[in-house]
Amino acid sequence: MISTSEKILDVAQPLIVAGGYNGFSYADISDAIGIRKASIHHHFPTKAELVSALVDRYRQQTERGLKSLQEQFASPTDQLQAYVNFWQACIGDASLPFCVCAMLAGEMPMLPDEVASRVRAHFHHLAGWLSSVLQAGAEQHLFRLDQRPHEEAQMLMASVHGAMLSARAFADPGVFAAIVKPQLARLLVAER
Amino acid sequence: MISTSEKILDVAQPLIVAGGYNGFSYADISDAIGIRKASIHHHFPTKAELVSALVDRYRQQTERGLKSLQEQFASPTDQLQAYVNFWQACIGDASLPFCVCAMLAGEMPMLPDEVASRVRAHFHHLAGWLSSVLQAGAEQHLFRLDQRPHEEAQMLMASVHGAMLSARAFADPGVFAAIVKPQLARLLVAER
DNA sequence: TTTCATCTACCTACTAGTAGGAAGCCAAAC
DNA sequence: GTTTGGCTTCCTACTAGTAGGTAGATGAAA
Repeated sequence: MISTSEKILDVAQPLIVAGGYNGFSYADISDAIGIRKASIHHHFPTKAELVSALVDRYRQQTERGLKSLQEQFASPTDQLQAYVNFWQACIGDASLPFCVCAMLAGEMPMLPDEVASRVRAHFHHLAGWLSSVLQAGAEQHLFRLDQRPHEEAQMLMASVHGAMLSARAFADPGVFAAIVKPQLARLLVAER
Repeated sequence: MISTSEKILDVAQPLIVAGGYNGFSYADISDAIGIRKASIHHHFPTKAELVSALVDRYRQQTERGLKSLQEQFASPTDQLQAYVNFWQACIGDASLPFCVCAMLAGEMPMLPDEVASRVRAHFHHLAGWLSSVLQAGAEQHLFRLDQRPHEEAQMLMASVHGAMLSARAFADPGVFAAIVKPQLARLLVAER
């Protein structure tokens, strides 16, 4: 039995992914789950609170996802590969064709502060995870890093987000892989 | 004497850069330039037409900018550097802290078709320009390309857009350079 | 005298958000 | 064991404000 507030967030997420903060309304959610607008306000009094809760949940999901990925794959190489594969699959089957926080990051200047700070937190967290994986890989001589792990992590993250954008712009999921895969390959020692 | 329609686009551009397609209204423009809403409709009957015109103008400006950049700098190395420096300066002084089309690309699923196709055209054009510069550089043995020029161009473009996103998310213009400069350096033969 | 740019005045549809009430549930009080 | 009272959830009905867009008049310029 899934709670109504969860259902609301489940419906809101793809709407945000498609159109950003201003790209959906309480009425959209209302229509989608067959509940009155006012009832949504009962669960999330303001839109800022709704999106804040959504971003919080998204970050928790990401945290769990990255952790389970680290348990599933021992090698930093495989971990990175799995991370990229996840997004490739999402974009390919259109299930989650864009990162919620990447979407919102574009709208930072007009986001409510409480939302903006959470988006920033997600970026920090993701960059931190990538950095730690890159560092571990470098120590095991699996990766050759031209920059410090933190900078390489930023570069990789930007590539992934930029690739999502290009895949959207060209309406071609294949563009994502074409951009990210070589970017990953260049880190691997064996490839040189 | 600058025309009213130009003034409208001048005002609309930073609004779109800040908040995307749904992030501004006719009333915002009206307030900014001291003209009634209805007068804006005289110049641009619908919002889709306004934004289409804006993207058309933006692409023309970009086209001119890239051409003059090619005339100013003989070497592909310097051309690429100048392109990146342009954005670094824009983001640094907050004059144009985001590419209009990168912003709109994130909103592709909900853009009117006439706008979406123009955004796609800009991406094609920019990728084409980068590709031709990279190819010229490779032929002059200035660049060492791991992929074909077209793929390297896509990678570089994604890095630039992703770096813009990160600079926004972290509210730190320095992040842009930290991401893009090493990405550029890795292409240079001398650096290896 | 037509065309252009702008105006006032208006429209309908939608925005986020509020007030107040009805139904169901659950636990404590009688 | 039933009643009471509070809590949750959802509802109808509403608000003030904003969205994009239109009709028609005015005045100036070509």
